[in-house]
Amino acid sequence: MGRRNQHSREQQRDMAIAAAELILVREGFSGLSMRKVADAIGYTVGQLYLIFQNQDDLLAIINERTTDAIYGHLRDAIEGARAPEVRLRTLAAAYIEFAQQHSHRFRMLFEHQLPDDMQPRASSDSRIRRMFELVESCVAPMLPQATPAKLRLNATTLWSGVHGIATLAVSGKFKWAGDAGYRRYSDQMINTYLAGITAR
Amino acid sequence: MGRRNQHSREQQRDMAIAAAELILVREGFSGLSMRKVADAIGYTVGQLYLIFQNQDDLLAIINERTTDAIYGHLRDAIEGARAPEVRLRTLAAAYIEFAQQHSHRFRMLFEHQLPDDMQPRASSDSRIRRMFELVESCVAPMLPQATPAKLRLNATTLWSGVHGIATLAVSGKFKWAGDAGYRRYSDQMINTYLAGITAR
DNA sequence: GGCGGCAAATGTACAGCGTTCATCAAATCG
DNA sequence: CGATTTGATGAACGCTGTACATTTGCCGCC
Repeated sequence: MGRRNQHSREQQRDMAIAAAELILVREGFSGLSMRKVADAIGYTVGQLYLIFQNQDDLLAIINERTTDAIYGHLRDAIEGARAPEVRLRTLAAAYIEFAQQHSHRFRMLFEHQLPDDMQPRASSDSRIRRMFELVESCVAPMLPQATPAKLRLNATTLWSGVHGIATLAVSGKFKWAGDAGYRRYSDQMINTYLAGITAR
Repeated sequence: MGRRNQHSREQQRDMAIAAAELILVREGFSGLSMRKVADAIGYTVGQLYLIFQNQDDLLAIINERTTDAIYGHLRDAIEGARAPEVRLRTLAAAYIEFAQQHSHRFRMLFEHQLPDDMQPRASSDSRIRRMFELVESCVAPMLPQATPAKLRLNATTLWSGVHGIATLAVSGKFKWAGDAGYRRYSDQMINTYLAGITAR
């Protein structure tokens, strides 16, 4: 059949993204294919290529949404906390919690790489910046009289550490914590690092 | 043709592994296929399945070798260093250096996951343990009178942090450091974390 | 020495993948 | 109503992992 106009192009886009995210959650990165997405929304594969440039394009869009989801999750988590140390511990715990609860989305965010001949989407950089600025804003009260460069260095380093815990928690390579005892490690990271900062 | 006996099964295995690692280094995880490996060693695809259980089996073997390579690289790096802090900084820098110089191998080590119905190879756990024990042995002098549990907690947390930096350095998602300035972050991580430890 | 049997290696086949494109059907315009 | 544009399709190409029937070579036995 030709045009049915049952769904606008925008609607098709939204449907495809939603379907793709569902498949991603259920079957993981490697189980997500263009054909499955097309089937799920009742269109053919070819149509997907009139909506998205290619598969990498679709994956990049999903990754942007994951970044937003993480940001929202972090913002919500620290809403109630006032004390800087508590805010940071909460922030770290929320990040790791997200990684565990949405492991497939989290993994794809960091495992998928655009081919060299494809430039990243316009807004993707600023979204990541925004997340790091959230961290900086929580670290800032701990370093009242630090230069912006020092603040940046500390926030980036500390958050890389938290990210490392999240990564290992989700990689499945290490069963060190056995169960969901990652909170111990994130607390240990935050507490010790902050102690190291204030001990100067 | 049937048997040529030109290469023993062991030889074929070694050739296949070497060829696969070469392809991995050159083309990355997604560019590594059984057919390319078979072509590279002058055999057919079917023959590979008489040597390896399946592709996951081959990838798991390569990942074991990568783990060994990391361990060797770390051991060599700290050979000259005596002071605990220096040893730890060197260790961290060596880890990140490996990740950058062998990014494809490093990435596959953490991105590849065995399917649920496949049990991990016997020795894979102990190899990872060995690497963490190396870290513990460097942290130990900093915590003379800590319980083994405390020591373990600190070594794991600290190393997760270093791993996070390596992961981000290789992910290509963040160009924060721009060039190869990751040493700043690993030094910052080690220095601050150690300062936090001794400040108790 | 010829021959049967065994083992090694091959080639083919299948289902699924990303991607492209000629083709067709439906809606809009003259 | 007929022509044109446009939405959507389905087939095709080359690639992937994996399985398996088939063929090829070697070794021991009569």
